[in-house]
Amino acid sequence: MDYLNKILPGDCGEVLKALPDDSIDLIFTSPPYADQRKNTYGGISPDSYVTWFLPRAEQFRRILKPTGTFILNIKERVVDGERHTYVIELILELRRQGWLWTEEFMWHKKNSHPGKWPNRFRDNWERLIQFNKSKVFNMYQEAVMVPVGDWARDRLAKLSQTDLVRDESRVGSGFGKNVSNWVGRDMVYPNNVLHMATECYNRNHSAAFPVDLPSWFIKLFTLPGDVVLDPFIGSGTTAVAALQLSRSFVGVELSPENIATAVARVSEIQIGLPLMIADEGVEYQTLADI
Amino acid sequence: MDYLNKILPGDCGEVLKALPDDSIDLIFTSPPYADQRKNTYGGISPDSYVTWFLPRAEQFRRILKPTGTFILNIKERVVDGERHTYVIELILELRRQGWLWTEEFMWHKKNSHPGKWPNRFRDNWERLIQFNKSKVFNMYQEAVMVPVGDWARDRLAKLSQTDLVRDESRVGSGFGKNVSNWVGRDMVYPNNVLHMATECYNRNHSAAFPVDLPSWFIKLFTLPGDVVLDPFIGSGTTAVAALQLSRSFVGVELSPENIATAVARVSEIQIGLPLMIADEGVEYQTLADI
DNA sequence: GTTCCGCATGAATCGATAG
DNA sequence: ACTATCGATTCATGCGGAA
Repeated sequence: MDYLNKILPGDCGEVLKALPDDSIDLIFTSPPYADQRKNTYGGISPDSYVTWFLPRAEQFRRILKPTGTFILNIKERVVDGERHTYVIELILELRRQGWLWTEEFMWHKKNSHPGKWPNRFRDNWERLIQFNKSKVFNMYQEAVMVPVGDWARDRLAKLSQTDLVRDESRVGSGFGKNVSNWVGRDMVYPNNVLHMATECYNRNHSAAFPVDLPSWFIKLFTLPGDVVLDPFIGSGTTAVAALQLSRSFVGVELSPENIATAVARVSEIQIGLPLMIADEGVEYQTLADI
Repeated sequence: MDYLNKILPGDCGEVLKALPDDSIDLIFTSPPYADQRKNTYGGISPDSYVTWFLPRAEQFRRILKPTGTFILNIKERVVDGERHTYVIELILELRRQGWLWTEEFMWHKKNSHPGKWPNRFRDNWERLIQFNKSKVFNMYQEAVMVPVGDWARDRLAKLSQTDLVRDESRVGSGFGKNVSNWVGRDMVYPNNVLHMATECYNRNHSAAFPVDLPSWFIKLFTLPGDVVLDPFIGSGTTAVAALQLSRSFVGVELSPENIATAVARVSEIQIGLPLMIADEGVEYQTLADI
């Protein structure tokens, strides 16, 4: 169990070979999108993305518990005026690899990149694709229930003032009708659309996704003490989420800069616990190496 | 032009053969999702959905203008615990047919049907997939601008020194800003996430979308006087949207019940204009038949 | 303490221009 | 012709210092 709560340096396709079968409860990751993080991972071209991803996914599948879940945060980029097909091809290939495509959650990003183009609007959503090894998997729906009191307020707040103005006409009718269904209940279940802003503020680190994103899935698919893996952990957001929720994490990261950032962030939480980074530049072939 | 502003009875795969090439400005449709409208279209099984759809899409492509757009509202159903792959396979096949997959908008349904399952939450979103014949197509972005968010009122009240000039990003993202550009602006461009409630009233049509949905795309991709086609027009929502916006429509529908509903709805708007329904049960082979 | 408000930042994309 | 680089465009958030 020495790989727990560590950031393992290296490429997850190799590093994860050292982990035992059926040992991970949840894989949550946001891999480098094609050609998007060029300095790291050598900038995978959209056309070779699926080929690049598949052997790594094979390791994911080996080490995930049969009751575990794999959440993939990804979005296709525009290539030559079209949405590239690497994401949907990846879904098909992962199914061929044996994964079940259980669900696709939607992350509505309230603050996307600005920009204006003649043929498209700004992209305000990303995919959170759920894969499983078997049809029966752990899911703790109560853990992400929303107080009904908060629900209406939260829902209105999450959509932001602008969104409400933008479809004023609809808010009254449809919304009010639905609310009556929930009278007398304290908590309601959420749905498959998540409204969260990206983190882009003044800090020394910049995370691609907010900590609330992995937190939500960690609560939904794991219990305290379970193990969460992020094979492309970047600045460590998934590790922060796991520790805050009393889960263990395993992180893998290639870029030394990202490793440094991740360790720094994790250390703020894990004061007094053993050092969480393995040595840099080491190739891990067996558990004993870690 | 006798096919304008009519509901043409029959299967669009056949009916549309009577329409001339390059004659439609926008195709907006919500086809029967696999097995979802069993009484109509004989309930297409998920596995044969792509095969069923492709010859119809070939007609769509023939009659769409080179500058036109095809918006497909669809969502994969759950089959045997998994999201079925017919939608993503359809995207790949349509590209093979020559379509460009320009964009995927997301419809966030604010009041989806209640329900609870052990392995998934309620489905609150659908795809609105944009296809084009060529990279250059008509898009009238100003027609769908929305009020600027509240942030601007406070933000732009008092400009700092850096706000008055172009401020280059420090991190080399290539992204700079000139905040003073925004002074006096009260409308901004929207993004690719649409927040709209589903229709709640009791219509026979099972896949009911709000009239705001086609309206948004009609405003975005057509001008007054242009022609909007819905090859699976159902209860006529797309026709209502087109007429309200002074566009012409062409509707095709197989179910007599739906045709009756659509004609009734359209008639409420089109008082005093020629009857909009062609005879039922007639096979249309040429324009003269219509 | 709480609220206010300035401000840097972000998985972007297109078209023109240069090699 | 085909690829690489560069400038232009633009929205919403939450930190952090000030009031």
